[in-house]
Amino acid sequence: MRVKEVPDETVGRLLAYLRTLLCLQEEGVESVSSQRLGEICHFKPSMVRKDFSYFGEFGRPGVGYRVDGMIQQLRRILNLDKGLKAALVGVGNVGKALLLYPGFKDEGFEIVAAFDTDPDKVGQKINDVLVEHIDNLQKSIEEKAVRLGVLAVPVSEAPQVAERMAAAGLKAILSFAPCQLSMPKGVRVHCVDLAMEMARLVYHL
Amino acid sequence: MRVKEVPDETVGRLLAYLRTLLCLQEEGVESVSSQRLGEICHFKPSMVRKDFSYFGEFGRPGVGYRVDGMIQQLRRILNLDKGLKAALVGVGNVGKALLLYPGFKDEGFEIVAAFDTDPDKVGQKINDVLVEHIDNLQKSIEEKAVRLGVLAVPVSEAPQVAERMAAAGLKAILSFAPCQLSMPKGVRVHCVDLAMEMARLVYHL
DNA sequence: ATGTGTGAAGAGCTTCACAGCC
DNA sequence: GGCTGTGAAGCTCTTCACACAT
Repeated sequence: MRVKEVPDETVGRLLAYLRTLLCLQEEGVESVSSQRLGEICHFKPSMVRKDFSYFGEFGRPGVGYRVDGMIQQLRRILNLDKGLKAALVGVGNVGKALLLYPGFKDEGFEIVAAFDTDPDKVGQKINDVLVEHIDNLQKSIEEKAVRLGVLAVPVSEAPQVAERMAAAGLKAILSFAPCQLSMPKGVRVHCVDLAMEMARLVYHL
Repeated sequence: MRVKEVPDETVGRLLAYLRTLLCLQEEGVESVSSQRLGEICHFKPSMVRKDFSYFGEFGRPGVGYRVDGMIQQLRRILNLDKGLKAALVGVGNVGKALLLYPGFKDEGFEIVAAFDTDPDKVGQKINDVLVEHIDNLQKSIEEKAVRLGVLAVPVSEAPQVAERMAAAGLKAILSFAPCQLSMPKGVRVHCVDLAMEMARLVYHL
């Protein structure tokens, strides 16, 4: 199913739909209409239908969308059905929290490797993941065929570390360092700045 | 300066500009053009000028924007010049990471109170903040005049806890629980779902 | 010459409204 | 009756282009 023009915002909403559908599944609901799904996620029904329509025809007129089937479709569309492996660099407070965060497995990720430079941390095991020295980065991610990276080091080190991650072959990096990172072509970066999220909230009084 | 129609996206970009300007300030740069600022943030120059123009005329033709002055203006626009106080509920891994996160102070926030129900945690001091029992929530935030909340408890407890936070008088809540929260009118919620941010990245291969 | 501020044009996203199906 | 899928309308955000300021 080749896609032409899917708005970026649609991707964000698909994730919201997925989360909601998983909730409904647990409650034993078998079908939802675009109306109901939109109500829960605070989107208009027409928005829900349009979002889905970019990828195919999943609904049944008069009935709605089957919860189980839609979950499967969304997982496929979002590449969440492949059990993607991620490597974490920086085992500070944020890094530790991520290693212990239960939400990743639920959505189809797994952090399979962790790296730091601090000798006190290297060799530790957190949540079954061994912390390795960052010099092992390239070798280790090649062995484990990891393509996804999570960057959780202080800002001062972030640009160099990010470069190493890209050089090691990671194709996408989720960064918690509040700064711009320049990456070679073909490597995608998404930055989550906690202070910025807070500030966004504050703007609206 | 009353604002008519400022796109939501503009607010996000203002935060990016601020971060970049702080960087430039440290390097000793005194002025930037919309061109240069846009380059660094990966926005078009016209976008930068339009964003600023919603709030006033801050630039000097032929010269650009004064870094110091623009930082001050952005802080004012974004309500980051008031030293806003925040209360954290949920001192798990994410909560601890937030208490120890240095980025907040830099952007004008401070977590001044923390709450949990776990007797092992209540009474602890983390980064000079005393962890109190959640039953103290209302009293404590009234005393300290806190209006901003951070929710970092497991999903299963999030809806009830959020309700208590709203009832206690918090006006805005930053939630790390990956679920919808229904709030009374006048209370704003912004949800940061770490797994979702990861998934957004994955969508683009 | 360099660079801002802004109305107008352009692009992209959302909503509507209705044909068609269960 | 209820609900989906979708072209077209409506709307919002972005980019352009140029008058004007230094």
